[in-house]
Amino acid sequence: MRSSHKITLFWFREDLRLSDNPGLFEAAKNGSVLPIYILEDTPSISFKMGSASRWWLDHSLRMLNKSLEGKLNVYKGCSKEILLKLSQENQVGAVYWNTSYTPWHLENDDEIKAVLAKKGIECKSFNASLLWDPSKILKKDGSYYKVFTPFYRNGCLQASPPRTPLPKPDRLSCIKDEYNQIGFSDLNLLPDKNWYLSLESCWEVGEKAAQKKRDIFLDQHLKGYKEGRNYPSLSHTSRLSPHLHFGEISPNQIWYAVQEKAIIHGLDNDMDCFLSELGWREFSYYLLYHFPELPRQNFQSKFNAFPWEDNVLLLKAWQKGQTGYPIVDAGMRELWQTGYMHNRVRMIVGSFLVKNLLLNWQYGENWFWECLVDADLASNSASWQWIAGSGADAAPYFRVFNPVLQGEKFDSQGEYTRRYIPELSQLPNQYLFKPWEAPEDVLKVAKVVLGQTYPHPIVSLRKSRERALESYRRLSRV
DNA sequence: CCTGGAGTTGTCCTA
DNA sequence: TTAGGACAACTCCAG
Repeated sequence: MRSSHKITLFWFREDLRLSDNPGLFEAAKNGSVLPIYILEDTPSISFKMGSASRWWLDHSLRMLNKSLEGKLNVYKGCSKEILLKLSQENQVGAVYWNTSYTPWHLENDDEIKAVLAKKGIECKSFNASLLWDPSKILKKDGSYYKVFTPFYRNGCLQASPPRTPLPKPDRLSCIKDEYNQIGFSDLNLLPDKNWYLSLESCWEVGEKAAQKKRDIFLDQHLKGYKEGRNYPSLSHTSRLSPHLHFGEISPNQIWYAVQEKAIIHGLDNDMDCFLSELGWREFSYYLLYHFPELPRQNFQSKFNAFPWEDNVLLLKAWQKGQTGYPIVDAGMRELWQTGYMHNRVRMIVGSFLVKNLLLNWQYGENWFWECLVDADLASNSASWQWIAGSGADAAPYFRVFNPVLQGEKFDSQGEYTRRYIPELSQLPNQYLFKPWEAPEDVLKVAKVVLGQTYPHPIVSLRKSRERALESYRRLSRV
């Protein structure tokens, strides 16, 4: 029998939800639960969270606290020390949490387990964030997959299916720690400047909002997803990524809901396409798990010799959305204003930074890390390496996105571009993606003065493309 | 060990 | 106007 006077400490991490939360579910079975969150701001233990993510976290913790009827306890500092201290002061018999599959968290978890075990405290960790455990999906020879399609088809889909979602714990009696916990505002998650106010109007944060968003997506936007997801002016993408990152919803809660919907409505193609995007999320975590240096080291080491440019002015122009290429600038401004960027546009701005500006993908990775509400170490680094060509199963080097063609193809009516580049809103579609080609009188009528109201292109597409191809060619000859 | 097919998202040129 | 091949060659993966 479990000892009834001992309490179970549940440590929330990237799993800020009550439903389908395996660790919390088990903790609740034991009796009283001390629910806690620890903000570890020390750069040594992890990448310090970017500003947009911190804004999201602030809101997410407050929402979680509401669901817990005000019983969430928050702390700041070293998780090992805090867990130890709390355990000793509170008659804690067990500590449960859900695993965060990032390298230093995994390492840190092992240390914590060892320290707590010495004190006679039971530790248990659960998988709440991935459909498949990265350590379990391997090739027949025991090594890990490096190509997405076989990983997904032969690895994941052939393995036993993901856990079906759990309900909320039906009885959850939580304890408030009156001595050590600090207030939510003491976490200092919000910056001094008010730039984040524009995020407030874009997002609803928290578990309920995540489920609502999933259901609306399934009802209204899954049909046509496969094709529609390419068009940034449409709402055919789910925008669930920040909710997934913070664990306000689990991939399992999406995986099974999508299938249920698609089977009823015969949306096989849209379903497969959407599920494979969850597969890409798995693949990113998988790569990070097996190659922990992914955020900082080229997956393909031959890229260590790549002749990157080092031009701060070009980088700044890209960050501010002042490159003179409207679809690129629209994307970068969407990022700044909303903490998000449509996937198609992420590829376009990524290709532009890495190939046309010839700037190291890590500049892009860092900027996205700072600005995205869905910033995720695994997805972010895997995706940047993919677009740069240095990653696993990466884009071939000769694939250079042309921002003019991409704009014309995927935002043909200019709805998206005009939304974020109001100074070009009067320009007709024909010239919207190449204002430098517009005749004088057209520019005049549209009230566009290149170099004043909107920049000239900062690089020549043709020349920069040639230069990139040459550098990549040289690399592949080595 | 060998073999052959395959590999998220594109662009450009040519016929 | 449009469709098809070139862009390069490598590594991965399964049989």
